[in-house]
Amino acid sequence: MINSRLAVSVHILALIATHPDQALSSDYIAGSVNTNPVVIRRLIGSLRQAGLLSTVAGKSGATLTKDPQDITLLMIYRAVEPKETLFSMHEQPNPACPVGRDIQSTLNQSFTRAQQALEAELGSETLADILHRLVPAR
Amino acid sequence: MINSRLAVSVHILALIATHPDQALSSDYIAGSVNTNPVVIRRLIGSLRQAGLLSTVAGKSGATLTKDPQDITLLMIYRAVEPKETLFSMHEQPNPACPVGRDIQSTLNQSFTRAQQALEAELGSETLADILHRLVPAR
DNA sequence: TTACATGTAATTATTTTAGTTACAGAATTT
DNA sequence: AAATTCTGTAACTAAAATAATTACATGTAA
Repeated sequence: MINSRLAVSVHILALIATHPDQALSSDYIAGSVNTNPVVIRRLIGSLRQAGLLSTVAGKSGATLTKDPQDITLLMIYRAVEPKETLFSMHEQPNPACPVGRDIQSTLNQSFTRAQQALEAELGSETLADILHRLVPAR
Repeated sequence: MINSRLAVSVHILALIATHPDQALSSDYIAGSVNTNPVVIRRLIGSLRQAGLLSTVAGKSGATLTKDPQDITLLMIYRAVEPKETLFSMHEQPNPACPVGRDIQSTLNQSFTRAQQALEAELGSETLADILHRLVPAR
């Protein structure tokens, strides 16, 4: 199961996008997400590093640096997910066994394709789509 | 990151498929995978429950109950992955916040689509495909 | 300067995953 | 039939990943 960082990050970005004129503090956001403010600050740090938003140290509030329709779920996912590969594999299968010798490269092809399918889907949806579904009256 | 149970399970099934006339013990398979035999027996238990292979208690060896071209990676994945949803979400977002109130159902739609894309890809590849790539001379 | 924020390191707690021990019971061997 | 070897499974331990928390240096602003 994939961690909840994408979910929380979308939540954060949706809050920022729907409150363009308010400076939301990490405490406030944490209250909506229902977690610790530090968790929020860390994710915001990753989102900033990825160029999705900007902040001023010591000052509450964050600003999106792109239009919601230009921020895909894939960008968000990549911003907060350090691992490149989606599927784990067992380490050091027995090289003396014909199956063990080649299983990793073989699986790697399948896993890469599956991951690409997932990422293509995430890449086709934007924060704007989320906002539209979140707030129908818009 | 997704656990390595699919990887190990494909390894197990590939071993069984490539040794149709040999009764492979969990000890032998564990030697090729490089893990503990109990890990293998547990996965084989799940694969049996899913109807992908059959075994006889106390007797070494397992037999595939379907042709490799009729066993998809999705079947294997579902056999050994108890969780239905791929992405986790944060629990109990604040219902007093308009974003918190609707974020789960909104994300659920996106996550479901992404998961379906992944599963469609896993469903399009079979154990036979794996075997062909594993043992080119076949 | 006081109050309140962020950014981040360090620590702790929780959950998930994998590995191990232990053993009852089935199958096989001698 | 006794000894051996294996599976199936529960129980436990270890390791890794994830999330939560504490602590505090530093920036902002009234």
